[in-house]
Amino acid sequence: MLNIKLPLTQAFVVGNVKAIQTALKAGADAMTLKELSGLLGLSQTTVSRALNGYPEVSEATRKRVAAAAREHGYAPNTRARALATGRAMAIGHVIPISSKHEMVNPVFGDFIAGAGEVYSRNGYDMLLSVVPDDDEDAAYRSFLTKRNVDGIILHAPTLNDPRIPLLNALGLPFVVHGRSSDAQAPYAWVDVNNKSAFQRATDFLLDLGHARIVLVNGLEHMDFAIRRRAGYEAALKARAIPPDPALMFAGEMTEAQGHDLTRSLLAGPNPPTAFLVSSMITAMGVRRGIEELGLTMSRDVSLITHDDDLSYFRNGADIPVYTATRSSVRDAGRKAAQMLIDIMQGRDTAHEILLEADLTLGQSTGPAARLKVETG
Amino acid sequence: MLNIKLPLTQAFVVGNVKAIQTALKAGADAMTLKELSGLLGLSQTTVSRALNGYPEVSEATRKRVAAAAREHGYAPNTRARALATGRAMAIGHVIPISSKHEMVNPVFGDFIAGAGEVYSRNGYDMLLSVVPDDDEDAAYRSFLTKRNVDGIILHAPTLNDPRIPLLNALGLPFVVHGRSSDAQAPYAWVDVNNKSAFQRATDFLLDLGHARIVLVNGLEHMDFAIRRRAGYEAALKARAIPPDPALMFAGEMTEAQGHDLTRSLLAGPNPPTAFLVSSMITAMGVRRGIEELGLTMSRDVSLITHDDDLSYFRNGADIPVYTATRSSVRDAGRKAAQMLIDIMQGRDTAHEILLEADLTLGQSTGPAARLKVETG
DNA sequence: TTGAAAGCGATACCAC
DNA sequence: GTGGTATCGCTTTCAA
Repeated sequence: MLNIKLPLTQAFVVGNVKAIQTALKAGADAMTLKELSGLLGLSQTTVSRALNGYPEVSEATRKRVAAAAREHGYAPNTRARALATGRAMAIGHVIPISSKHEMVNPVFGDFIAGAGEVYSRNGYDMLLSVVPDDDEDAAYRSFLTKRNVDGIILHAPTLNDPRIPLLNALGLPFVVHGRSSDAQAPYAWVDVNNKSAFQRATDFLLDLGHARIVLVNGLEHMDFAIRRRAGYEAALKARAIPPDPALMFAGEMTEAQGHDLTRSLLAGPNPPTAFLVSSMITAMGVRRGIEELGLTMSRDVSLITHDDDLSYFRNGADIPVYTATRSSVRDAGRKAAQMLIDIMQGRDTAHEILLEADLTLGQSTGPAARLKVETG
Repeated sequence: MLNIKLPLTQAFVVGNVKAIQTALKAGADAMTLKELSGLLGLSQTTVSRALNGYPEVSEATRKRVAAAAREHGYAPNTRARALATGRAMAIGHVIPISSKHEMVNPVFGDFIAGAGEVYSRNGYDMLLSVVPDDDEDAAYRSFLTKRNVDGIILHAPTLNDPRIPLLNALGLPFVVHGRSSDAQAPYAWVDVNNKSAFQRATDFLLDLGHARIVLVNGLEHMDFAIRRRAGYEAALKARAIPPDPALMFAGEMTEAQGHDLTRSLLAGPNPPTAFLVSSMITAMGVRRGIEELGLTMSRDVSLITHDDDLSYFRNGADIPVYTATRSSVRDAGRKAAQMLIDIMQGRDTAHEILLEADLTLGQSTGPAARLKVETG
């Protein structure tokens, strides 16, 4: 059990770590272009050109240079290169975190993973700024003035998000993860189809015979929340069911809120039989509320969650879980990153990508039984 | 409901966005030191010194310079500064993601959030590399040779992690998030006390009368998994209960694994009455398995989860949830970041921080009832 | 207290 | 095909 393989070291040795180590132990810093060219008896110009694949270098020299670079573990200094080229070869992400509850939306991890994949394939670094949502301007200002990124991915857009005209005016290329309704100017975005996802989910619950379906949504200045509510309402309207304000909630997406809401709704008169929840975290609270009342998930109450194209809930044998899978968030990250790179490099590409959620529908035990809940 | 405030724009205006916009619209790039000094009729040297708080600048000049900088939205170019000083003012995080299951451990978000907080307070940028775990060497190599970070936070250490001697040899300052048992040389780390957390959790379940407690652990080349198992075993040993290998599992921490394991264990002979789970994600699968069998959480089966100092499960009225809270992950991030900065800046600080998990014990309904499960 | 000038490590223009 | 050199924007000696 403790017989661990050490692939990392091996990989390094296969690479050029020994050379780097030797150099560092010799007290020297990492090798510079000047040193390398000195060693080769060539000019910096030629070495640089050889390494960067310029055509006017003879094949012989190129080979010689490449070999020497590998041997000595040479890699160009990013800072110097950035200064010389004017491109930072880095992309900034601003991750807003709520200052009200200490929590980071777990989907960011997946989105970032997808984006990171594309970045590293294209030689870009990823610069992260995690900032309290009441201090977000500082992060943008910093990116703008310090000029250490070539582009930005904008997360968690609100309705008519003020950052969009701002970034437009500043001329910093950006792609929005999500959309911003009522925006005045065009902008590039990658989004999942929140409306259709919630419409389908609501339809699904209605098909199962649910009549009183709770919508537990995010705060409605967030764009996604608006769209999700629209989907929910559209499904009801299609069956001529008037939306009941008593069943629609918008708030911070915390576990506690989901829990408290669920307990109070299930304990009240005319309890709902299903919950449609915007956030995985909130859904966990809903689930806990259901459990605490001694009810059985999917027999007594149904729960559907959808978290920005994410869920940890998988489709079970008889659990009506309906949700998108996490892999599609990662895909959104990849798509957004590629779009931004294309824009920055002046390629002509689609500036709008609407992803349908990668949905999974479970089999259900059927309509929820009428609940009888003892309060307390 | 649609009456949205626009604090961001305002904040920007309060800052110096207008100046930046004006400058950019004029076709100019962001202001440089040279331009600013030209405007002021001062040398670059003086302006630089004034801005960087050198003592030999007269108070009058300093004020004048500061005002002009603010007015014109000047901020030093990070790349140039990095090149000149030799410090990148950036810290790298390598986030390994499993190539087997498409999933990012959600705790990273919180750790990153805590670290990011400290970085921005200290003027550091955060550079993220999300890399498949079978290709991690590339990320380190890149950091090392490109020299675009001054230090590294090492995540997810294994037993006797080969990256530790490597980074030591390379002389790049680093702090490990977690520990690496059997490491040959000292290293700086911030870790939660996984052993005591799992020992306490097991104790708690034993106190409730549980005899057959399943341990659902992560892969045991990960250091944390070893320590968690040690805690579990220590609690059993203290009551002279021999650990039952049939109840101990180590594997990829996926939802599906938790689910499948739970279903097969609960359907088998002599089913367990409690689960102690190393990962929130896996715990969700366990929960689903329990639900699918029509069992009621905490009455029929108890579940305790602990995910690297994190849980979304909160302490409920009668649910035996025992776990650390998410805020402590964030705190670990803060502590690790501060430690690294201190090390990089040559301050003398503790190089080892062991955090006790911020645990919450719930009230329980008591010992789990003996289960009768219909297979299928 | 201020300024001139030499780097930092690359790229890229212009000769040869 | 190859090399010299200005340049990117800043910090930092060294002089004044």
